[in-house]
Amino acid sequence: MAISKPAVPPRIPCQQCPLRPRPSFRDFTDDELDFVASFKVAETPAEPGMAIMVEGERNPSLYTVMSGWGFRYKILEDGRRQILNYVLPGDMIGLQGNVMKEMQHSVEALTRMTLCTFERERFPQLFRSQPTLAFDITWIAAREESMLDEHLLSVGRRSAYERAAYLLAFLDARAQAAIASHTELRQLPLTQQHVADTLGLSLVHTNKTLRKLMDQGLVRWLDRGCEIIDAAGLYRAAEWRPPKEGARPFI
Amino acid sequence: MAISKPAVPPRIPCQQCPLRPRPSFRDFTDDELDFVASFKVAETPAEPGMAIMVEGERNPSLYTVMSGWGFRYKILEDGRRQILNYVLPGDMIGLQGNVMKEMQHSVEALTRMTLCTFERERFPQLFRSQPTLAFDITWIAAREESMLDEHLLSVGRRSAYERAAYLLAFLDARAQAAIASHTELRQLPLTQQHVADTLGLSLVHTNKTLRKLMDQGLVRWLDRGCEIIDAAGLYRAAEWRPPKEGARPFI
DNA sequence: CGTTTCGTTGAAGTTATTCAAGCCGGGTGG
DNA sequence: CCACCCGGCTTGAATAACTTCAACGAAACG
Repeated sequence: MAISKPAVPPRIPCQQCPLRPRPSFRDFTDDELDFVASFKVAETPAEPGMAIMVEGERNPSLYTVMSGWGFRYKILEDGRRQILNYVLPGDMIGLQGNVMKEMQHSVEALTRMTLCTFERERFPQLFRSQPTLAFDITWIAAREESMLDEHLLSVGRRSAYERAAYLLAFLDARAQAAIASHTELRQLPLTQQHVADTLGLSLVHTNKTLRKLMDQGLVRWLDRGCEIIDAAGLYRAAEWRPPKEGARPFI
Repeated sequence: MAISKPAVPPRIPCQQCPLRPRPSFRDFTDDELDFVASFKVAETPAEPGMAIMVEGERNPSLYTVMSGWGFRYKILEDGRRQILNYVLPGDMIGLQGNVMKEMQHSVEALTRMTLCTFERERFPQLFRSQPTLAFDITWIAAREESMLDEHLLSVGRRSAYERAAYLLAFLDARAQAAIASHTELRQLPLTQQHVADTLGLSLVHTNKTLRKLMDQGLVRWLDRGCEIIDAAGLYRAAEWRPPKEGARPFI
């Protein structure tokens, strides 16, 4: 009698990836898709609050987010935490570990996530045999840098009110591009503590600042997240325009 | 009579690049060196205060710093400026422009600089024919990201005193690796305004904070820059350790 | 020898942090 | 069912950190 296997979650072949058809991602050739498919070794779920990657780790896995939200962060010895950026569907996690000796930041799941795991060992092969994918990796790294530049400007030079408006507008814009095909509810799955740790503010002050945004009718705070009511108003409050990116690659 | 040409600065062939022998840079194969040499089209000087790159620019040049200091920054409409990072010998400038449509930040020379200019059009060829160099480009982008992460942590979560100590320690460590073969004077060519715009603080508060570092005997302020007296003391004040990187690539 | 750039300082005012509660909804165990 | 607890949000008050304003000194420059 055949031994019944534990239920394996259905593994989606890259060729039928639900993300690819979305307008914000660039089309891949069959050859590229085949390589990516052969590069993928597993599909891993992650629960909210789970550590996906830990600072100091060596040879971490290389992932792409298929669904869900997460965030990258660093902490000082005494526990002060700075959230560096968020990861959304289509984003890579762990690229740094393939390039540096050890991870310089941690990653945690914000919602339930599904991650595509890739084979680290074949990473050099990607550079040898797939120059356009190699270029895409550079593209992805440059995009991350550009987001970090924007955050640094924000944390360094914007007022608390502008900063908060910027962050929510920025996340809304990313969510629109990466997730929402036809806009469902525009809501961001964060607590005010996450916002505080992203903006470099205390929780109390963050709360009072968000209240102002709510009083202006720009956002609403829900159970465990925030709903964007007036995205254009947020843009104005932050003196920010979302960069209009062309179709982006994702591995 | 022959028309006397303007003095052309001697152009250094990449094979005899004064930077390459330094211990912090990785060795290149002859093949790689030949490619880089053929990739280089000019050697450009830049004077202090000169704009090397401007936000919004399309198709900017691609450079590597051969000598001198510069910095990357962004400004808000009302003039508030945030310095994002500094560029030192061996660093690339303008990579973003080869990947995104337009530059998202500006770059300015801090001291007199010499820049090696590369041929943008051959950038795709680099990915096709030189996979290890392509990997190096990704390496460089990942290193920049890692520095930005560190800065964001600093600006978001460290106190003014820690931030200042961190910045000076960080720049000293980079200067040691990139410039000083046998430690000359460990001095950084910045004004207090630059420090303020990097830390996200006002000039006045920066001045008072730097004074504390001076009173502790950690640094000394000179004409138009700062001399590092006690690097280990700065590390301690910032709760920071310089990451020990292996030999790094540079194009 | 005036002008500009850079560093310095005191004082007043604003912004943000810390401390200390309290509220509300959901989940758990008695 | 209710009591309790816990995580997340909210609020007021005291304090600390940081900014702004205003001014001055000193070196560098043309």
